[in-house]
Amino acid sequence: MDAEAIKQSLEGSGLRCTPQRYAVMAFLMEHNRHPTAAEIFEAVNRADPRSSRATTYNNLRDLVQAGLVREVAVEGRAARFDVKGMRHHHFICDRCGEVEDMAWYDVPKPAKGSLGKRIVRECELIFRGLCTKCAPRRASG
Amino acid sequence: MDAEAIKQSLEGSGLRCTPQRYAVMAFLMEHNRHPTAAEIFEAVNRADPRSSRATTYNNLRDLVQAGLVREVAVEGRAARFDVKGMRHHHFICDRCGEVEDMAWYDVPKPAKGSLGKRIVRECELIFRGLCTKCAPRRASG
DNA sequence: TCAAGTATTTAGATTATATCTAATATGACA
DNA sequence: TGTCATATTAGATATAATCTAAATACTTGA
Repeated sequence: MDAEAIKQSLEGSGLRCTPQRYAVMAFLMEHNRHPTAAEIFEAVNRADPRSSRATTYNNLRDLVQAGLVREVAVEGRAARFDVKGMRHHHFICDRCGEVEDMAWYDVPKPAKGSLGKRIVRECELIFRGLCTKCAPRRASG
Repeated sequence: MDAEAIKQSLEGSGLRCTPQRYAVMAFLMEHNRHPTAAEIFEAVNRADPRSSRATTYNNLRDLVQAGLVREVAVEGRAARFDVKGMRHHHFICDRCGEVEDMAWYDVPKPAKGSLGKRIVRECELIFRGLCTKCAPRRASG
């Protein structure tokens, strides 16, 4: 599909467009479910070329570092991965652990504890960055 | 300190107030850092009575199920645990993985990508509950 | 084209995190 | 006290992720 676009975005981030890395990226874009590393590893190995588990993890780490992919931690389950496209929120199912995207503009109008057919138990803002201990000091210190 | 309060809240949730379970709860309340299961295991074992790793995990699971404690998943690191007191948000440090509480009323006024001395890289709303597949169908089905 | 350097991949070992098992202990209460 | 459900335990096991060191594949410069 947008093979060239994938190549562009990889190389634009200083990553070679290797077959294995391309396969990870393509799989994530094609299925915008939120697969685990293990699912991605399996999927890319159903097609050629084969990729080892280490490579799958390496590539996911590289893609996350490059800002092309987001890792979503889920309690008690394997992390899930998500191409970073439009800004969006996440919905995580208590029972199956599935992670769903929720459009940014859909979020402000939740009605009575539900969003569509979902049942929302809790909702939490998570900030990520550097804590006061880790943030670089200003020149005054 | 509020030994009686801890006992009350455990028993109010149908959990026996065993020494091991009490120790987990007391540790979480005393240090409102957000320790990992391993840290809690170590800490409660520095004091008597000794508790096994399985018990620590069992108790944490029970406390989470009872709604007394919250589990916070962190990418690439062990989960962290938090007594559920006042409603609050979380800040997760990219570098050290530390989880900090952020008062509910402090959040609406972030200034220029920072909250206090923290450096905020991203912020995301996470909804948890049952997805459309897992939510029970209405009687019409 | 080749040589040399860098990035990437690989299988399998290893680590880290969490859960399971089955035996034992504890507490509630009839 | 006896009985039964709940809780604890050590150690084995499962699961998730990373590391290692060697091989391979690119890239660059001549």
